[in-house]
Amino acid sequence: MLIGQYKHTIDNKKRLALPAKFRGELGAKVIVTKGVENCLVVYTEKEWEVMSQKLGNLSISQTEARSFTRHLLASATEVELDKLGRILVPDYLKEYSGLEKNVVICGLSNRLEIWNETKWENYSKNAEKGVEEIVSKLGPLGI
Amino acid sequence: MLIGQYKHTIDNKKRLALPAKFRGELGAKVIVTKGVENCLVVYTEKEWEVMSQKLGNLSISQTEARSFTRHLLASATEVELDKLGRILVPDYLKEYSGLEKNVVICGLSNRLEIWNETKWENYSKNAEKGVEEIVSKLGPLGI
DNA sequence: AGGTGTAGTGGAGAATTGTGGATAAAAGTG
DNA sequence: CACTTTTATCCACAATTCTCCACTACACCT
Repeated sequence: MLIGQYKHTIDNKKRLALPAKFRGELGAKVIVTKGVENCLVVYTEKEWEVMSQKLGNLSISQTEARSFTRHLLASATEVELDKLGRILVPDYLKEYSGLEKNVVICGLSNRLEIWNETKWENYSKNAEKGVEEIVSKLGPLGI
Repeated sequence: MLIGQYKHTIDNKKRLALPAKFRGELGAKVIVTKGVENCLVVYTEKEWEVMSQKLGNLSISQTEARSFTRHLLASATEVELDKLGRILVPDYLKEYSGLEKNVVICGLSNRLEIWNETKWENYSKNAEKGVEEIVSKLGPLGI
């Protein structure tokens, strides 16, 4: 189960260490692509299969679906983890997501997300407000 | 059945001993995440399964649902109990809940809650006042 | 009351993780 | 073809984390 959040840094060679806790599940090779809200998404090879299957099933006649698929597929890249569990973040992904030295890596059960640290802080601060609201409607975590 | 409240301390290595009474039910691994009113919540693996299942059913295409699941999953963390039944509280959770040295652990039947001691005192003091009111509302429900 | 056992707290050494740098290979350029 | 620049692999350090063990206090039992 990929959950939790970790603060890591991208060094000046664009290398980013993935949290050690996740490495077992991730395997030696992962797929990195653009996500929503300007973050990056990391899938295991297996999860990527599932995702791309689903994308393939979207009706390509719909312009929206098409642009979404293009967004994900065209910007996806396979990256190998080096011996120390680091990945290399390509320039175009780094640029897209505005990643600087400090990033946050979030486990989201079937995937990881990589955020610029300050962006994540802003986002989660806002999200927190909404969550309290939703939770209070759903009942204290009984959902 | 997880009931009762206990005062424990977090040492300077962020370790927190869970009450011995609960250990049998909790197992060797638990999930800790953010709760309402700035407390932390501890689930057994089993209870967490149920939770995350429900979360998985939410559509990720909707912004609200997305931010909700992201918030809950990213804030959660799997932690193993050490040989003495202690868990490690990650920085971001410690910060969120304002936990200092002294904390209160409450059993809430299917989950635990962890509170900053003084926050708990204030909260339960206020809650006490409201109890009479609530009870009178529950009366007609046969409770 | 005294002894025994369990629970909670604290600390020290060992192992792992994250980060940075150095060296070797590859690719692009004049 | 030589040279520069980029990319990849390898190694080393430092800091954090983990594991194990010791101590104290309270509670229970005889």
